[in-house]
Amino acid sequence: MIKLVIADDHTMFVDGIDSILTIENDIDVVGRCYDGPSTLKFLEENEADILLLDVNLPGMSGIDVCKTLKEKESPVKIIAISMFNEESFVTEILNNGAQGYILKNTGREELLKAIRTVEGGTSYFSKDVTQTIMKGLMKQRKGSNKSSKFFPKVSRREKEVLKLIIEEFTTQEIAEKLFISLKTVESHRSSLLAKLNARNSAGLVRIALENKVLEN
Amino acid sequence: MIKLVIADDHTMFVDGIDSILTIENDIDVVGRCYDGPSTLKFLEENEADILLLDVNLPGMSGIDVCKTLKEKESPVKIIAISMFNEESFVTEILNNGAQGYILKNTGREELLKAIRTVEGGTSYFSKDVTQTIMKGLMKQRKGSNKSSKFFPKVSRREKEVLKLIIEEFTTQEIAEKLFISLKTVESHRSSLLAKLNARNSAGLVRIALENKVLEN
DNA sequence: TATAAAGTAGGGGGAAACCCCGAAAAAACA
DNA sequence: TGTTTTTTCGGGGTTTCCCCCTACTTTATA
Repeated sequence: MIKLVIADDHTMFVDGIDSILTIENDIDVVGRCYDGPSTLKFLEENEADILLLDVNLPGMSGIDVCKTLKEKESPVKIIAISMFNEESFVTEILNNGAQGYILKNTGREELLKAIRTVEGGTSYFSKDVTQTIMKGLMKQRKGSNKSSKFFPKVSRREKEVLKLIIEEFTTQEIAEKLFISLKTVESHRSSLLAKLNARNSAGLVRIALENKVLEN
Repeated sequence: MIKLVIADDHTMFVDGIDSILTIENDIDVVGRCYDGPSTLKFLEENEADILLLDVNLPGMSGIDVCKTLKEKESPVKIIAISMFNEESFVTEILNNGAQGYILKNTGREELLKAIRTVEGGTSYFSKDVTQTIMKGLMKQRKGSNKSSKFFPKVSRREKEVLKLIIEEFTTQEIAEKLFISLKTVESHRSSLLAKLNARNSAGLVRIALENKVLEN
């Protein structure tokens, strides 16, 4: 018998899943939680095999719940559920110990398959999710498929300038903020334009945001 | 016997509702639809009393579905379902002939109550939704004190210009592309700066991308 | 149909951005 | 240590952007 806990802030959704699963003979829904903290509390006080965990829980997110459970070395296996096939969500929750990730637009059959697969010790992902993960991995490998846009490294100072450009400061203002000359800032600007292959500051901002240059 | 149709793009959700409702003796789930057009088609070819309609259907939104059904004088009673207690959603779909509006975080009991109430000819709204509607009405009386929260609307032409700015085209180039004068483009530029509350094109790009102005 | 909003366009001006050139410390790296 | 990269800064120039103003036409909307 698989002891299962559902954690999702949408009661109707929880009831729906509950209704789907209680028909199954090998699955027992032992808990229903509607937010992060109560999920943690429940799992401390009760045994469970599988946690169906909504990624986008309000307050304490599903990712935080996942992290906390792993820190406590909880034996529960986690299947993340989400509305969104968002790369950031997928990678983050998988890095925090979730065994599966399924979308809310997957059907009853796939849900059951996911639960039994994860219970058996294997990871399970929706097809769409697998593609998303692959896409993310491709990106990390320095755009091997992207021909024209190889990405040169942006220096520390250039990042500082870039950040302020994105925040709408003028060259003069940036110079004052960083206690350097206007000319120096202009120099960094043109380096940025060259490195990011942009024509103007609009492009600088777009490329920086699209490629998350300021992160890391 | 209440003949009910569910329209939601999230299969798991549809299955859940289905599972909840088929236990009830007086409710018969006669249709399951996963997008707008197929919902309309189904209702043309089949009889139904109640339509549980997701507001945020992809492609053709629930609001459009509602509008179309009312134009065709379909006798089906519509209960809107949504993740969000968003005033704009609520008022718009109610103005288009929905009899009820419930949130996905309401439980099984309330769902059943909503269905039976609406079937009986009375409107039904979740408590939270009622509050939202009231709040909206209050706002209308006071008039325009909505400044920071709601996004100013960007016109069709402004969006075209904005798109080209983000693509790094200069004002001159944009004028040539759109077959309009340089001065006209400048005019749109300054409208954009004012509307999006930006200081320069860098800010324009950032705000546009962060708020997904060009989507929709 | 009146009013509002959007789209069009111009004149003129100042500020900012962008581009060319060069160059010298400072820091990082091998 | 020597080499490379980064960071710093200048002169002088063109282009683009941003701002003020006005004003007419077209298109929604009340």
